[in-house]
Amino acid sequence: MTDNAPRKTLPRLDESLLTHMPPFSRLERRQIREILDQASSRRYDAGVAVFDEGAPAERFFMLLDGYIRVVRVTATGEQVIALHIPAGQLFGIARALGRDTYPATAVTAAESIALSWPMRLWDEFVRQYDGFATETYKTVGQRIGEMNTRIVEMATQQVEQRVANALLRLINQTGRKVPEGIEIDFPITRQDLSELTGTTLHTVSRLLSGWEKQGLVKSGRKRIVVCDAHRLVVISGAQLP
DNA sequence: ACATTAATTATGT
DNA sequence: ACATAATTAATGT
Repeated sequence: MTDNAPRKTLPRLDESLLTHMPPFSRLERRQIREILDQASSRRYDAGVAVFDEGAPAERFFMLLDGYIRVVRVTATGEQVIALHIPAGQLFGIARALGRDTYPATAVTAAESIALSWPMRLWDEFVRQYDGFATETYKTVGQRIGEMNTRIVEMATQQVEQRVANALLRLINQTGRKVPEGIEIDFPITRQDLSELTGTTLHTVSRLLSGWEKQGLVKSGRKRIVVCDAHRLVVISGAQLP
């Protein structure tokens, strides 16, 4: 149930929105102005699809606030979470991958705000904005790298190490400091974690309960705090040569 | 070593 | 009060 209601840009977007985002950080003020004038801004509730896998890639997006979950669905209907995207990154950039349809579904993991532009502007951006191409390909490379290591993990490690690794990545990318440790900055269920690690929510629940008793993590409904990242690293099977 | 099934309890609107 | 999340035990491959 995607909401496709047409959305006009109500307030003038402030230039400071983009000046510190890597793909735009090298640009002049007037260039940022140009870019913003062509953008639409939109707010999304948590858990809604921004676009769907296989749909024609009509727009590309910059996440201003919130988190995006990149999700694929298998032939049997099970969801697989590929990765999470934090604010400040581009997404839905099918064009950068030489595609004209979106390769995966993008779901908001929390309430989010994103700018978007028609995909026809992609080549123009790449051509005339200094640093845009290099910066975006850098993040594309990082994402491919992450998925790559996850594939290796799936094939080599067992479940306990995989969820440990998933947790470590999550607190690295989207961690927020709280008194008890580092909390994952968006609501995340055991189901979500299981879809990230290729296991069941039951196994994840058991693992988290066990770790909680050892004071390693602290978790509640839809929230997980990592207290001792060190011991998690040990469990994750950090390569000792 | 892990999934599946099922039954039970907790938690948020 | 109701739906959604989480836990826990038992059984299966």
